[in-house]
Amino acid sequence: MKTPGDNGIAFPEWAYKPESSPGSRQIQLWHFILELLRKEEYHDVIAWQGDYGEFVIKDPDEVARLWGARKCKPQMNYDKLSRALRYYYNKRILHKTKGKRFTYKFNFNKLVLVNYPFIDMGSTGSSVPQSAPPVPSGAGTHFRFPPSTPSEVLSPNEDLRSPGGMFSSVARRMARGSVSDCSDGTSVNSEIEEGNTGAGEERGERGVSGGGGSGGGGGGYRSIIHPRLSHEALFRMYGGPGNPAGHPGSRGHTGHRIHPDSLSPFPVSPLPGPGGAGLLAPPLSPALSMTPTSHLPYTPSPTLSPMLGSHFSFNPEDMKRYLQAHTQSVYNYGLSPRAFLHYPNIVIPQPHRPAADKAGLSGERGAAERAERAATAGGGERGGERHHHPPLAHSAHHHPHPPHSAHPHTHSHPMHHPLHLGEEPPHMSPFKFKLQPPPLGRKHRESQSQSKPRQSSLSSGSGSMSSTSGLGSSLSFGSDLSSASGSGLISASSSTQSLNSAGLPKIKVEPISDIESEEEVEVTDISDEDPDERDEEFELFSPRHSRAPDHHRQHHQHLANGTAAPQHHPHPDEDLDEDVFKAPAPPPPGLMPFFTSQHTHSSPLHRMLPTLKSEPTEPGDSNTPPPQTGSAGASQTKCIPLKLRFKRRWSEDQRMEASQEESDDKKVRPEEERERGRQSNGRMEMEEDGTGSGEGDSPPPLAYEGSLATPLASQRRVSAELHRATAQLSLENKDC
DNA sequence: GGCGGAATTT
DNA sequence: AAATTCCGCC
Repeated sequence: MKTPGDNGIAFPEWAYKPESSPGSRQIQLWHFILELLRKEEYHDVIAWQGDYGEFVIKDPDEVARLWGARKCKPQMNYDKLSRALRYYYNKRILHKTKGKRFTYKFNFNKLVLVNYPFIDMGSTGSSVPQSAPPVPSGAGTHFRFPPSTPSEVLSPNEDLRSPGGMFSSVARRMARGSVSDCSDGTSVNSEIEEGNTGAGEERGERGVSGGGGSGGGGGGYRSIIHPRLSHEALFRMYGGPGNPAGHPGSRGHTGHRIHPDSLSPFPVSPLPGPGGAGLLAPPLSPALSMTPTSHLPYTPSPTLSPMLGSHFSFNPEDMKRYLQAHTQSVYNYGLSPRAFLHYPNIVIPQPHRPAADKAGLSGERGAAERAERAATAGGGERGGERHHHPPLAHSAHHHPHPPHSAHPHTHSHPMHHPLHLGEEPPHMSPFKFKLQPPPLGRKHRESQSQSKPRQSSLSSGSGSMSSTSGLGSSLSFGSDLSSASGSGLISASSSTQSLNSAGLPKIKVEPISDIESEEEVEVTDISDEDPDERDEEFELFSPRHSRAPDHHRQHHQHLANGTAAPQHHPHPDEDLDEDVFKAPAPPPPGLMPFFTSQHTHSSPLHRMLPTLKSEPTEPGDSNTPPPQTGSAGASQTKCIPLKLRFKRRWSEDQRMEASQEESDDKKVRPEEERERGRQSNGRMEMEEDGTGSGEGDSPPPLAYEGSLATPLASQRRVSAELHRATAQLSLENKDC
């Protein structure tokens, strides 16, 4: 058995959720897309290309046809399919890569959220992976998000036609089912058959279980990778200790099959990890970081395993790792310069972007492959040869030049610092990312076309603020939160510092990057999109503030603040807001990943967050109770009637919440409202409950925090905090 | 090509 | 809810 997971990122099944669509008919388009992406056979039709998570539909008609086959919708065409894809924009599952035809990009965050609704479970000490699921149910297969090179994945033999790979079983299963199912349809069948549709999907069949021994039929699926394997996979994914290089041996010969270009957008990891990243032969998936660096010490926790069916347990740690990996990748490849505004001394990595994507694609290989495939399939290709889109074909190789090469800096990557720590003991220095408020989404865009009821009516400010931030948007990746939390060290620091009331030191290390821009960076025209999508992809990471230059956002923010809190002095309320949006406070010396070097905060930084009390400030007193801002602040407000103060605060909170949710996309879910109502209490993190549960659109990122933070705990803390605040206020008011 | 509204289907 | 189908617009 070759490890199926070997190289790629083993994207946990969740990404795939096959179970959810047993019949295959229910499969969702994005799942289907991922499925195709991971199969080598379809690389001429659709393949990863470009930045992480970005893929190109090389043969739209074919993809549509396949999709139609799967869904038994013979009439399917690219136009329709693309409409469906466009629906994902609002859901943030996908977005369009502007300027590139047929090119879309997955939003990793979203996927994660979607699939890890329960993140909050991390709350528990998590340190211990409770989850370890034993086993396998047939359900899972491995899924790699961005697949590593196919060749790697599949055994040489198999790879051609039967994706024996991990995924295959599922895929097969699904495919089979779907295809067969279609028969029920009336004429449908005929059409499909005609198209060879079935063939397409079934192509893989032949290998069937044979492949990797997965044999075990259902049980055999790699679904459960056994722990060890999975770990390996993960390592790989994270560039773990293992040699990332992957097994050269396994693949290699299938020269023709290798698609240098499509699969590896990133040739080599830009960052030479300890492991000699450079060697990282197989490009990891674009979606996740491929950086081989050691930074992610992946502690193998069995937890990743998916449970059967829709259930799977998830360990926060794993999630953390994923995110980290992702983050890393972001840093490595896609960061927008803006991300670094906060950190002057950090060098901004140049995003690596193959200059000519479009131009470069060449189709020769594709053609060959296609032919091959056709043959295999039994060729019923309808229409003899379907038109290819020559231009789209792959290009030669991207030249990967490591982004960093350009900037050889000592303090290279921000991410690195923290990560590098030698071995990366499982507990790395904790640093937290602040979640960014959800993007406004297209709202803005729409504004142009027509007024959106919602938004327009609202104060502009509120909209922007919204986001998630709310409470706890920040998520701390600290090493194990679990441990941390246990110790009380990090505690979730939910957004509000206030939580600390408990006396926990709050750590604010937050290397924040705004990745959002990643997209922008890569995409040619940022300008128009900026507002909307920027955060989309990684809302998590981007602090809105950072972009000073970004008038747009700032403006909104500003308004928001203004609206909400007219006064500027550090007010508890503001804190919250600020907290969310403010630039990251300088991390405590020990923690700061980025700043390790010299300066901690440089002027710009300060400028941005002048009032923030957030300054974590002195380690010693880190627990500044947020509620009552220092004495100074207190003095000002001191005499405000408790009631009023309280009220104000409360309202603020609510407002925030509301705005947060609202920020989400326009039409996006009404349900949110419901939730909102539900959570009337102040600042709890939304995600903790369930928002996340589905794919809500609610800002995904939130969820993480919850998970990390331990929702309950945080709630409790909040509660405590409120009480405390109240008490405090009472005292203060005595004077009055 | 791409977008997104609207109505309809699953 | 997630498409599918249509369709006008840019």
